[in-house]
Amino acid sequence: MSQAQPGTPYEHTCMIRGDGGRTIRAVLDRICDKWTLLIVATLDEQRMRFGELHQHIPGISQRMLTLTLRNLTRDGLVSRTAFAEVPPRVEYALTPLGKSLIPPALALAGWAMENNARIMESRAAHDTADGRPSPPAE
Amino acid sequence: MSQAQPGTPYEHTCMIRGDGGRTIRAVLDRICDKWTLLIVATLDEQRMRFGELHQHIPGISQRMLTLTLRNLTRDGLVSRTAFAEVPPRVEYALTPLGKSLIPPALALAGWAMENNARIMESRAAHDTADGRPSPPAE
DNA sequence: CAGCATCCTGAAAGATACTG
DNA sequence: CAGTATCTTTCAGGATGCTG
Repeated sequence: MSQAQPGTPYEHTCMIRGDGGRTIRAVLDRICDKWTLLIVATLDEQRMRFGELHQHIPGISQRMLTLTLRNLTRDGLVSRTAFAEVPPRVEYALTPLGKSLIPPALALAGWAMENNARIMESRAAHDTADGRPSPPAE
Repeated sequence: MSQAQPGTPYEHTCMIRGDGGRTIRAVLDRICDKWTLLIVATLDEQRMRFGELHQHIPGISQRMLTLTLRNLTRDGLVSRTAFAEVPPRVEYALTPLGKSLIPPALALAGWAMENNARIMESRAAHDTADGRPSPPAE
């Protein structure tokens, strides 16, 4: 997708709107569930086995850990290595593809850190601005 | 959050895992719904009124446009200007805060463009790898 | 024109219990 | 240890019709 003229201020925004948003939605669908990014970030620090992940990620259920890992593996972001031992041992690690997701994810996280306060302010102001308490739409 | 030692390879990843993922989830919750990023990207190109947005964003319903815009406005990412005319006219535009979301969003979109093919490959390989057809987990 | 009010559905995800 | 198997709740989001 390089149909944007250089010099156009929005040469990049089209990357988002591009095909009606299908591409950006593809990523979002992949990383926006409740646990994926957390798992990826955790595995970025070191390869881990199932139980370790379960401990390192507070609040996740076995079920969701299983499901998310399976999808991540399927998409090639995470590698799964099962050792033929007893008791069983399975190790998960980020693949290069998985690691490549870290920088953009950090960009987002950085934005979150910097601007969350502002957003909460705006929200509070908007809500308390006399009138009714208008909690999140929908 | 600058509790990471410089030199640590993961000084940044902690930004994601940081507080148990609460911060990153805050952004995700904000931008990961089906329409937010699309609207933001569209408004980045030019301020628009309700109807225009509705046309520019294929597939969105009035309801979702209204709701998403309301949340965006509430969070201070989008400004809403109603003109006291008849027929009514309302214009939406990105605030500076809203504009600041564009770069990180682009980082993600870029990643999507670059790696989507690889992911689909991996997925296809994983699925057709003899055995059963294992569509997305869950 | 720019919305609001309702009804309805599928998919995400939590809780809980069981197994190779 | 590393998962499966069910059951249940929640709720984002679609469809449709009405209004200031």
